[in-house]
Amino acid sequence: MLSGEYEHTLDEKNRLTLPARFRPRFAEGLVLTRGMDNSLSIFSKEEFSRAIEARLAKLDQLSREGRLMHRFYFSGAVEAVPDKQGRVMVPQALLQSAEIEREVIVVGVFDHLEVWDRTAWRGYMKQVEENVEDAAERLAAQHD
Amino acid sequence: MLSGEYEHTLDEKNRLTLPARFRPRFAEGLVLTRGMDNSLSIFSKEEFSRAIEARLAKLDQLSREGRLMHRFYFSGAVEAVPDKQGRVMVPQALLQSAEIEREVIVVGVFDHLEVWDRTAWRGYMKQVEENVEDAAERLAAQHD
DNA sequence: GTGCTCGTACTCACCGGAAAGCATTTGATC
DNA sequence: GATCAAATGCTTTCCGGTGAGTACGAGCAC
Repeated sequence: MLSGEYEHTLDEKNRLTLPARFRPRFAEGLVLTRGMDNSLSIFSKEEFSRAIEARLAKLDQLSREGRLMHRFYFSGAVEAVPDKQGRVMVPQALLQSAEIEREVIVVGVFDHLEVWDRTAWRGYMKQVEENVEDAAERLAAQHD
Repeated sequence: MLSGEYEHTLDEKNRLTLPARFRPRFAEGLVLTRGMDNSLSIFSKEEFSRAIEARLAKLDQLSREGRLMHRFYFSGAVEAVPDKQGRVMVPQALLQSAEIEREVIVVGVFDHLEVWDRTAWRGYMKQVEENVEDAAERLAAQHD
């Protein structure tokens, strides 16, 4: 299970140092993709297949939205292997699409990591905290 | 079953000493998470899987609310093993989101512990005492 | 009331990881 | 082949996390 929040900074070569606790998990390689809500996502190869490829496979590429989702995820996907110091290069295009500056937050979200611009993350979490109790209430009401 | 109220203080490195009677239960490891109503929760790994992961698994991460709940719980979740003196590190981000200062109350709540800012807890308990009879009345009316 | 024991809180010292700067290698272009 | 740019690797410094030891206080027994 991936979890936690870690402040990191990109170096001037746009390299991201993975938090030390996550390195074993991604030592063999990882997939870096665009994510939702102006974030980037990091999956292991297996998790990417499971969480993204399998999910997208259910979407018909003949549909407008199916094509959209396929292009969104695959055009931005980069396979990479962290170097000996646990760093990965983040392509400029991904940084731009997530509006990420130098200061980022790396977040563990169960099956993947997310990379956020630090101020964007703070703003998002603020919203989340305002809404989470209502969301939880709705979940409780479903009781299935 | 976990119960009781214990006054504790965080040291200057933001470590929380678990009340001695709870240490055996969490000696193998625990999960510290954001909780509701400005509190923090402490689960054993198994209870966390049962209480949190299982519920979240039902939410599709393609939905806005699904992502929100995943990020809320996992970004705030830390797996930790108490040290020999029964202490665990509490990340700054969690303290901020629960608005906790140095002085806390550790509360046993059936299957987990909660950590509250001491004054916030006192205020909340006051409200609880005023409302518990009405809440009980409404629950009794549902009888399903 | 006195002394003992357990538990909490504090202090200090050490270790490891992050980040920045620098060095080296590789690859591309002319 | 030479020059430049980009990528990769190494090293040092600093800070935060971690551990151990100690002092203080409350509770209990004698």
